[in-house]
Amino acid sequence: MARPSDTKTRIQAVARELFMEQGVQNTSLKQISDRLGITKPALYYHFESREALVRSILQPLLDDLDTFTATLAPGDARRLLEDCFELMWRHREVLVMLLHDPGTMLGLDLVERVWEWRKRLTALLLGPSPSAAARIHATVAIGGMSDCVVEHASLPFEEVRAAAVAAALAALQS
Amino acid sequence: MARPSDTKTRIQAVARELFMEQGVQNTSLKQISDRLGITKPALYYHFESREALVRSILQPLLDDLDTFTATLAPGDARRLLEDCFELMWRHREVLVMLLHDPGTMLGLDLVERVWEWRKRLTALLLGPSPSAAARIHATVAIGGMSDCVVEHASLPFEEVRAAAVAAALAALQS
DNA sequence: GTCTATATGTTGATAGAC
DNA sequence: GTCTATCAACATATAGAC
Repeated sequence: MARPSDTKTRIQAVARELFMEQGVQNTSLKQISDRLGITKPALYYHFESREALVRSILQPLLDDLDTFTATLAPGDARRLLEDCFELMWRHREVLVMLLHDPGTMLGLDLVERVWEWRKRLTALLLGPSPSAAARIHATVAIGGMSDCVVEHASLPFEEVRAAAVAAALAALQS
Repeated sequence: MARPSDTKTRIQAVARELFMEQGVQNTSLKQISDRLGITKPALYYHFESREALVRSILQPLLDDLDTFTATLAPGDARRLLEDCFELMWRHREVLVMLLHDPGTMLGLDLVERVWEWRKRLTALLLGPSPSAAARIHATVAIGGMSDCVVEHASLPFEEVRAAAVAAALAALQS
């Protein structure tokens, strides 16, 4: 009652682990229940379906992405890239999952939302009708930062953000 | 005889298509045989197993990666990044597949080879004991270029290379 | 080279006892 | 809340006819 957690939360924790290790599509409910020491039907008591379990893990990113896209406002490039980095850092575990198999994004409307997010971010960074070269620079900047979030996840947040944003800014303005 | 191609090559072509569309793990032999208008057992006449088919498609990248790693030599950063970009561009179809589900890399020694490749490239770019910031800059540079290869695959090679290498170089030296 | 038919295992999901 | 037992649908793979 006071604690909505217990088995349900532990299921999500173990699912996150396995999804990060081997991808979402590649993880079966049996693997999850085995690692937890329970059986498959017990999972179905807590989640209506496999998709519901996956969705419950992805939901925080979906919500955050919507909020971010809605409140995106013009500003200098450094500030935009910093905000972008912070969003990705917050959800770096889920981003590892999704980066590792985007097949999961189909069926959810995640593809559209991510595309909308990057479209608006790029527009604010580059202006209305950017050249092909400018769009490529933006890809290096944003794509490079997202790699940092995954590759240097064990370093302190401040340190990674400072260096990643500086490099992204340089790429953008080259 | 003169033509080692025919069904075997067509199988590989269709498999590449489907692997790129929906990922490797997520594609069944039935889907491949259906799209080709043959039956599943016919596939087994040409390939010993599902894994043999997958491996035959990944092999060119594996070989190229080994050659590249072995012949890596010191040079200026621009030249190293250009060579790196060209390797990724050559294999961009396979890279899309692998980026989309790295689960495929397990079992093959692809993970080790890619890691070795990036390690040696980073060492040549940054020197023997780079700072954390420098390694983050290199991640933005290399990771950003690999995103370009996937995201701007429909633009002309020269155009993408010029802009991507320029941005990567700026990120590296920021 | 390609087929039909089948063996064998795994998946997501459900029924019903405790 | 968790179990045993089971389902239908799908996977990879093989045997053997043509």
